Amino acid sequence: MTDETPVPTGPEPEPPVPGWPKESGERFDKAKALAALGHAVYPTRFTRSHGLAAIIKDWGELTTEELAAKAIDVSIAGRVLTLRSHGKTGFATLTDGDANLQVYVRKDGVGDPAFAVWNLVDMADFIGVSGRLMRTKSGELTVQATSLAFLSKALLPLPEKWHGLTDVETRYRQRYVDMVANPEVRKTFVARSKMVAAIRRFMDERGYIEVETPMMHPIAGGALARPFVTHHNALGVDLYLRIAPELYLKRLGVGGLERVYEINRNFRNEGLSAHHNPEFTMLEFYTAYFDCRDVMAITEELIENAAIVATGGTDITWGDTVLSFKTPFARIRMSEAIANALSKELPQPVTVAEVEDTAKLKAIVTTEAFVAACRRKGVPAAEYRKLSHGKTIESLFGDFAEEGLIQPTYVVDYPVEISPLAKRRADNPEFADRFELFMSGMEIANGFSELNDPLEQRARFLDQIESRAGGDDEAHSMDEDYVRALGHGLPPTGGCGLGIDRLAMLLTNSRSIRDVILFPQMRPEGGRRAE
RNA sequence: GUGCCUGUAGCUCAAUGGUAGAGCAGCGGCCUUUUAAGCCGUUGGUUGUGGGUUCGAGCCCCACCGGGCGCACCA
Repeated sequence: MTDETPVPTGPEPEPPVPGWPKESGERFDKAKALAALGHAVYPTRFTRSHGLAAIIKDWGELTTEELAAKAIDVSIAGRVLTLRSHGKTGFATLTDGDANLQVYVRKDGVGDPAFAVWNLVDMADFIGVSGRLMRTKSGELTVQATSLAFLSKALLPLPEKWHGLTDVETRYRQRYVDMVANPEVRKTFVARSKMVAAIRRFMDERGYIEVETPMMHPIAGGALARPFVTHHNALGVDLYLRIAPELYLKRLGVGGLERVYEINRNFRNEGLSAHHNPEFTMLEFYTAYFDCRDVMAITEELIENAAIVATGGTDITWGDTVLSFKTPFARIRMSEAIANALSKELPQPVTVAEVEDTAKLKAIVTTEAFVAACRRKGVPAAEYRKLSHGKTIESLFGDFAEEGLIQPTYVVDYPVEISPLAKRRADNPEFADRFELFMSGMEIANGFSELNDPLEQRARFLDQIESRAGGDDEAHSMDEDYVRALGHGLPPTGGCGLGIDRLAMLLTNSRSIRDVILFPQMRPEGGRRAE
């Protein structure tokens, strides 16, 4: 400070909540001034005549003269996005989420008491305006206010209007701010909702009934994944958040529900990435008397339909490329996808027969050329020496083939070893009658002819338990009740699980799963709790 | 869990190891058709946290707390 006389100022406004920015103090003072004028700062209701989108749709094309002649009176409400004050007049742009509309307030139009309220309005506040539709000199459709209602105070300021909110951490943690500051975020979640609604409609129309099965499981089954553990006090037992609803949905098949689906959350205790959130939404559906191929047919039809509803077509923009969701999707055997991918990496072409032969495949993964290929990919080649044939195929597919499946592609014929709940192929018992659907290198769906032989299922569980004993903590546990259910007879059934979040990513051109989950998992603010 | 990057005003961003700044927002003033309103004036900082090096740290070093991307695990 210099030794000049300081400008006298009033008492500094105090933020109403410790830690809030100084501006919240200014806004709180205005709220108090509003109350002093006899207005509720948080009134209960306001009657709108129209939504903003409806006004623009019905009258947005009318000329200045037509609007004047028709004398259309409306009552609108919304959040103040921008504010331009001119002394005895002012303009504000309101938004109601669907659309924006300008309002024009004149002191001689609303009267002195209402204009005093106007002078206490900040950006981000909610107001209601009644008045007549007009067009300004510059041609913008505007409501010229005859009355003004204060509807809700925003004590905190929104991000500035030019750059909006870009800090990704704040965007995910404070999604409410993100959605106001970045309108396209709202569009993404509206599109996701349309997609899910389209899927429900699709299933309902085909005679499927929607069911809800337990989220807390005594045994975490139906997928190969690590679960979250929780505890029930009264029962005195640990429970697992479900990793998949599969085994419960198939119990319903035993009970006589021939077509069921569930759209709900699964929880897997694994790392986070652009493609993984610990809780994620899956569609699972089961159809009596369907096999794997029937399930593939209905799955691609469902996805094509969802794309049309959510985006208007089957050509989906995905970054620099266009994905075609037009059915039928490409199909490739898993061994063939591996043979193709390996042939590009190795000096000698690899055949499907070689991939499917235990000894020959083992020989390939121990060659110098293969080790070199692994090094190029950053994959530990030594791991391959320890793997069984089925696990080798699984790893080769993941390491070499998967990333190349950009257009929607069904991969079929999975090793039985990695498919403990799927039926064997009748013509080749080494392989399960199973498919997975890949798009843009991501797994989107997984389905198969359900294993319904209780004794083979029990044997498969026992194999899994052996793997678990061998250190595979994602292997399946024994579920005796599920075996008992199968013991009562499950009709031939085809099932499918489809990742809703990932499909939403593709249909909204979102690079990260966090952009299609409203509140993605983050570390708690303030850091990890002390142990 | 690991490698690289990153954290500065409410928001978006500057600042060779040498006085922490700008735009918007805010506050005061003028303004009855503006629209990134304008013009004049002006407040605002524990530079994520804690240590260290240095005459001097937003900048260099260490640890920690968050976040992003890649890898691992997985869908």
